[in-house]
Amino acid sequence: MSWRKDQGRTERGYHHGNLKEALLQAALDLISQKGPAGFTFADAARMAGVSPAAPYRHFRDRDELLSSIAQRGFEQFEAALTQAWDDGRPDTVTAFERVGKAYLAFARSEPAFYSAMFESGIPVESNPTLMAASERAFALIRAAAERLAAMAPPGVPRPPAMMMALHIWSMAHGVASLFGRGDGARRKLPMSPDDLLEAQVLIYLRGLGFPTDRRPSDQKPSGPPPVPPAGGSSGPWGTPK
Amino acid sequence: MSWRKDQGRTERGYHHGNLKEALLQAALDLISQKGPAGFTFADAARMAGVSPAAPYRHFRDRDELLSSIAQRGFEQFEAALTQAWDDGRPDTVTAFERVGKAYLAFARSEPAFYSAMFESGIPVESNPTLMAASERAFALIRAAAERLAAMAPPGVPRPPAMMMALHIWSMAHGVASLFGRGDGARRKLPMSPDDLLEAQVLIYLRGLGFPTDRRPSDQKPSGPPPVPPAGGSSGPWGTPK
DNA sequence: CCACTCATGTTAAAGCCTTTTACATGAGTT
DNA sequence: AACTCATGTAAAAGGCTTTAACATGAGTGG
Repeated sequence: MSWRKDQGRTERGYHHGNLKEALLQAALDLISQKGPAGFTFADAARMAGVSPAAPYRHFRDRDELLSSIAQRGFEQFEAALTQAWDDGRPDTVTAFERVGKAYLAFARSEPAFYSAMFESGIPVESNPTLMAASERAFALIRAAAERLAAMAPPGVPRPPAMMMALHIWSMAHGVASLFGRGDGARRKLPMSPDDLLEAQVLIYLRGLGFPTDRRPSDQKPSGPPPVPPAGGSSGPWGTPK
Repeated sequence: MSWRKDQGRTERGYHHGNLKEALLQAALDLISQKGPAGFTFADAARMAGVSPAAPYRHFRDRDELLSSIAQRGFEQFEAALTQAWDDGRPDTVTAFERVGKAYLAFARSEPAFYSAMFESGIPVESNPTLMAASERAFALIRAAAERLAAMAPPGVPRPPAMMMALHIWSMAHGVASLFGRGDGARRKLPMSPDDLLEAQVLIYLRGLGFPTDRRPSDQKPSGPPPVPPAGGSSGPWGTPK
């Protein structure tokens, strides 16, 4: 194990040595199990093997711990989106859809972070650091939207890039909130959240004048078609009669 | 006041007479003030003027009260959407956008209901009645999507109506969750949530082949243009250079 | 009209959580 | 070696949840 101050010391004296980290980790575990409301300060302390009062040496109160988790969540979130975006390689639309998938993947694989970030009820404005982390995450989406806007076909009316970014964020967040959680606590779907979001973004992009078929310089490696056919079978969903 | 069993009796004996209702109302008030996590059973009891144990005569536990509120929320939600839809009058697209506005209006004007319905962490499957109410609300959206799908221009590929309904729901829920709350606990926006959603739906519909300009038989009474211009000024958002 | 019953309240108590206060420990510094 | 200060602990106050035993009184049948 490497979670002690001096690696290799399994003994634990009066001082924990890494309590702050241990508490954050414990809280993450608890939140992913029982939701942000179900997690208690005392539980986290117990899990870390310290007294119920010990956490107060590292966090003003329960909310501050939650806030810290949300902040870290936004940081990891930003990292995940940035990696997915990969500066728009190999092409803007491909990268863009990868970001959408990364958004859902984050919500699914890190439900604790996601809950803390969006559903814990802590106001983002309360903590400037938290707010900044959140801003950076959104900035990535916004930058991607900017690139998308720049390459949008001329002649088709479109909103400001900022609004496009908010649209994309809303779609991803809507799908993630309603259907995209690891826990079964949400609604069942006749399709995967990924397919749902991809189809939605595709339609949205088409509404902005992007070509309806797949990217021309497409090197998409594999995978099933993004959307199950409706009834007919021309185009991604089939053409209605 | 009319919240007693026999109207006009301000005296209150041993029995409250309408405790269940009083508790639900108190919980609503508390949730709208402090969020679903901040509300306590004891507070509601105090607000209703009864002992902390009294609520247990009407609700198995705190979660069941929350669940009841969510259920009522879905019922009122469905009523609001149904009224907005007005069976597709005067035309499908107009009615459809009215539903979107009604969705946001509900989230804004009834944050307590909305929180209980979507953010309280109670699993919808836990209560069949709750689930049914939720299904009915979604059925309205689904029916509207069905009508929309039926009148979509032929030749343009589109997903099944079910998927369209889920798209619409995701958009509305995403905007409402991220930006559309009465409390200031959310992010600030350079535009109104209503405008944001309307523009988004418009682009989505255009992606499905619906005409880009306003409805032909339009009798929209008044109001500002749905979306602030980008830079140019042809069409709703202006055309990029 | 009177007893009976049962839904609906109350009181009391156990158990848990949060948060504060006073005290203990021991790692790093001088 | 003594000091100091960050980081733990113990204890206690106060609140919430939930249960159990008891109280009240509205409705009901004789």
